[in-house]
Amino acid sequence: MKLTELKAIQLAELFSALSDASRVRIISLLLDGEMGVGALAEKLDMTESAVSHQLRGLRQMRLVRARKAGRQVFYRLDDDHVEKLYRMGLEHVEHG
Amino acid sequence: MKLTELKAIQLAELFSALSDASRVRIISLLLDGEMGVGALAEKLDMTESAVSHQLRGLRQMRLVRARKAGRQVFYRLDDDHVEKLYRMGLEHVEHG
DNA sequence: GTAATATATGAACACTTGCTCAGATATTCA
DNA sequence: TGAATATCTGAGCAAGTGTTCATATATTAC
Repeated sequence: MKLTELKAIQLAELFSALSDASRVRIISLLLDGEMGVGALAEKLDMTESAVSHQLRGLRQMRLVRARKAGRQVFYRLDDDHVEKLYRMGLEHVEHG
Repeated sequence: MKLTELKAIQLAELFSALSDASRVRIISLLLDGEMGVGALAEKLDMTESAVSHQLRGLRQMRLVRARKAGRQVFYRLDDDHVEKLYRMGLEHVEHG
């Protein structure tokens, strides 16, 4: 079936959201449940600012969802599509 | 489960290969069967050089496979993982 | 109110990416 | 052989990306 230019761009944008090792590692951590920005930053050994910047991109692409609790913001995967995409990619990498 | 830094990079590289509208459109065309570089270039309204550059990246990521026939080179999707990734991405974009 | 904590944001800069252009390589045909 | 065709490749450059740093916002505790 034919792919419109708009859909092609949207698809590319979606995959772009997963096209960076930092973001992939964020997704990987969130597979185990929600996490705050600071905890993510510590696990990833990145500054909170860098993590926050990346989370923004993931949020805009609807890959993660934020929940505010006091002054903390907990992030989790938006839906199961994300996990499926991640796992399928991993299969390909691990040579499926 | 824990994701090594190497795997994170490999995953990011895989998704990077799909993170451009031109490449997504190439994949989309190849869903219907193999195609030569010239035919792809015409359908995509891109120069053959630009298409060839992109195919190189897709080849290196093992998303497409080349078959040489005379002076033509026919490309096709490497395996069904590629189509699955594409379709899953499309589902997400079309709001699944 | 002020101070401390958690996150978000904008600017700046090094690095990467995708294109064009020119030219190289490979194959077919006369 | 030489010309034509199909694809590939390297250099160059404009545009995009991910980080750091400084600062802003929001919430809690005092």
